[in-house]
Amino acid sequence: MARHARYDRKTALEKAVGLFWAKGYHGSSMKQIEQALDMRPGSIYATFGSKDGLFSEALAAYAEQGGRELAVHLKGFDSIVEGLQDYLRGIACTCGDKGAAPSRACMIVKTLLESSNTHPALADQANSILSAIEQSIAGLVEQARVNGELVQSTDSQRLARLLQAQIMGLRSMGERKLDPQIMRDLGDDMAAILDGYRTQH
Amino acid sequence: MARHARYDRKTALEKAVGLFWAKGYHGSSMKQIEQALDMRPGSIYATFGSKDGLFSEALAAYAEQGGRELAVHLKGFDSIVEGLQDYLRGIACTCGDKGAAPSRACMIVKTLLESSNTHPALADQANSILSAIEQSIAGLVEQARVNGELVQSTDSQRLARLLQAQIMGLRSMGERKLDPQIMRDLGDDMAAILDGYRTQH
DNA sequence: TTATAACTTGAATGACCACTCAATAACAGT
DNA sequence: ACTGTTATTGAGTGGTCATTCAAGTTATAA
Repeated sequence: MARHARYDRKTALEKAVGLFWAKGYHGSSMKQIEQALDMRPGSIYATFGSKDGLFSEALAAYAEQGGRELAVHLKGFDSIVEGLQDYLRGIACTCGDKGAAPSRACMIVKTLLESSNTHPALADQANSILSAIEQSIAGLVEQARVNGELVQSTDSQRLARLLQAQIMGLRSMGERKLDPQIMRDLGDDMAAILDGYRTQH
Repeated sequence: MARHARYDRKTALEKAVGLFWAKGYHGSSMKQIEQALDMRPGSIYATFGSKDGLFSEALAAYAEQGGRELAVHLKGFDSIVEGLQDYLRGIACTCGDKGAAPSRACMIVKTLLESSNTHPALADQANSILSAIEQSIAGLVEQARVNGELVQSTDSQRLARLLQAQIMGLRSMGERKLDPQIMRDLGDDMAAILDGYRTQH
């Protein structure tokens, strides 16, 4: 009946994530978006509706990818706590690594800080995603508690928020481009915080 | 010889801090700046040179103010460690409070995340300020170690970075606008991290 | 009072912003 | 080959961006 779409939505979104993650919403112009996606304005607007729409979809794609990575990471560990500790150390390594990701800081946090007083809709979306992540970490922590890895009196939600704050802080520190060894030490220190909540010392 | 300046530089900078802290560099237009400072473009450019120049001075003013607040806060404590712990709890309360500051997150971190891939000069400035803060915290931690508040083997620089990351994470979490009690708990949990480095348990 | 220097004003500037749409191109079904 | 449908193109839209500067205003010095 008609012509094929030359562009794959998923591929285009990945490229959009790359640009938005690096430069943020206000820092990415349509000109740059056109170049990054190799699409002309008409196609972009036909596919994603608006710059807002594209950013929103990109942020959702980023969050989904991040969630998948955490899940995959934890698959490799018998102990949930050790998995989380290694996750923190892994972030510290990634943040120490040069020129890998578009940015070392978390795109969700960057979006939250950028948009909280300029773009409520984006801030709401970032907040929702952060709540979902908090919940999923809380689920893991609760499971670890039930498993006996953590002291019985542990408040899972509360520990989850402490961990989420660690990740935010760690990745924001990453943006400072400190020496990789320093980032590794920081990751270790954050992982060690969890030891204080474990049953066996 | 000539006319007085109608505008006080310091006052204007305070107003600029209010706007830039809330909306960031890209999110603040010259129109909004004119309104916030109650100055016309000519006066702004005569006084601060450019939007960049104004932002840079505002960021420096913000950092100086923040440094002063930390120093004043610690004056009220005999124990440096307890002073730092209370500082964390205080941030948590401020972040839980409604409609106080222009933003709950730290302007320096906001600037770093916003500008690291769009405005290298601003990113450099933010990095310098963060290094200076790290150093000043390290000095406090070292003093606490020498005082015998912290275990002798404590790496002051390293603990300083862990604390800085806590502040970053805490204030970023503040931007989520969670329940004040939740923020207080988070502040307590972060303060408790320091207990692990203390001499007396 | 007058001359002069310092400061303020705001309309004007060209560049760039997100976005639109008529024209064109590429397919599928007949 | 022809037709109908859908995708792509890119010059063009009005608006906003940071910035400039000639003209106007206000103070001080002579």
